[in-house]
Amino acid sequence: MSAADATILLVDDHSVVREGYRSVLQKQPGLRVVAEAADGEEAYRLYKSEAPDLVIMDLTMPGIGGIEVVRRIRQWDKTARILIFTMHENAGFAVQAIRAGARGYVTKTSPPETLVRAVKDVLAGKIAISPDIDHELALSRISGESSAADVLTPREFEVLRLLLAENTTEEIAETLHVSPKTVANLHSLIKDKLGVGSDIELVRLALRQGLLTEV
Amino acid sequence: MSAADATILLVDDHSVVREGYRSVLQKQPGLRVVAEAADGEEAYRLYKSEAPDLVIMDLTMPGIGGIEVVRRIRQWDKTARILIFTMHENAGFAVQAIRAGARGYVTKTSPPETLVRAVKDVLAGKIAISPDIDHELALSRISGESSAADVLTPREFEVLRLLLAENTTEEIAETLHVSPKTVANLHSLIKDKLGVGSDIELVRLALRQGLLTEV
DNA sequence: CGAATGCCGGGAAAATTTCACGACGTTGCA
DNA sequence: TGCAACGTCGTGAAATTTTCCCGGCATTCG
Repeated sequence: MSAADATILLVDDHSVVREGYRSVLQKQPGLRVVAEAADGEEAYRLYKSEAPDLVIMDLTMPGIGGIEVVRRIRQWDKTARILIFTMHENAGFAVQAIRAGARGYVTKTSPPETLVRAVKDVLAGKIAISPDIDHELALSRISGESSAADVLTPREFEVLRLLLAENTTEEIAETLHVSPKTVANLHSLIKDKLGVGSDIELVRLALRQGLLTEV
Repeated sequence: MSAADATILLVDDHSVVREGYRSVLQKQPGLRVVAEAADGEEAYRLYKSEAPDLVIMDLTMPGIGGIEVVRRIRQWDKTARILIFTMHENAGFAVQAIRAGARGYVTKTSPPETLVRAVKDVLAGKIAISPDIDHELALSRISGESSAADVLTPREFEVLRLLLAENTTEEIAETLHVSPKTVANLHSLIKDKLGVGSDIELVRLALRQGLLTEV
């Protein structure tokens, strides 16, 4: 409990889970949990008031999602250290999180040691990724499954987003001020680029890649 | 720690989460955690060897899912008391779990008191459901969203399952030994019955209703 | 200045979705 | 028993969507 302890902000909407983090981290000397938040807004607010050395945060939360919180915090403080700790064993989420400015990504299936290791690594300035996600990323390279964010042009990506949001072709056309025909063409092109044959596969690919969070 | 303590088996694939349960439950007199499992197989095996008074279990786990574990345990021991404790704030999952034989359904967003309350209720022979799920269930009645399991005939449900499993119309036709035309007709009828206009909406409805667990 | 790429949409063929209809067997009930 | 209701399967034809090929336009880059 010395003044030199690294201060930590815990963010998770499940109180029992925060209890778990806390229990694991307490056993480590040099770490001190100074605040907890149950949603994104609160996390952002607490970051500004507490200025912790490290944020450990879940991705799926009520209100604004984890990725967005990462962005906001990093915008407020370019040096913020944020470690994502989540259930999603999903390379797509990890890529998004790191790109948004997170410094680590650890899955909840990992043993406590992995979390502790990652906390120390991030505090030491390293980027920490749990082994299962490293493996996932390797697999996704090998399997050649196209990453939507990579192979699609901005316009195509936008259409995909709107499609997944349960809009009809006509609604999307109106939103984008183009002809329904163009949307249909893009829809077809998107499926082609992503290598899926049906809309059902398209949704499932989007789920795997973390493009679809809330149902 | 008296011999009369109620014995508990914890099942969750996230070790840090188990740590959280444990921490909360330890504070309650009369409860004793006697075993922990990280997946369904292990849970079933431990239930048989330990015969705990109560199982607290997550739904999403590697290998066999929580619902299936409930079924197996209840088949082995008709009086088994199983409390589902999960992140899914989803009435569909709750209905499935209770129908499979679970005695309670509590979401992880619930405060620790709710979990403790539910544990006691289930041990007392009651059915425990957390308030948010009660509310969800009420809403689903009001909104009139059709429950796939209710409005679909067995055959239709089977086709839906196969569609969601990323089969093409032809593959399904072959599997069921009917003409592709019939599958197409059923596909159309299913969307009609469930009140969705596109396959994308169909998948999302299936997700909400817990018909699609793994991606 | 080409060449490549993204964006927009028309036209037409191909495929699918939808609707109307009939047949058959089973169930349930009066 | 009879018969009405329902689930299942399939056909055919119309309506719609998907897909493919095309051209035009703007921007970027070497």
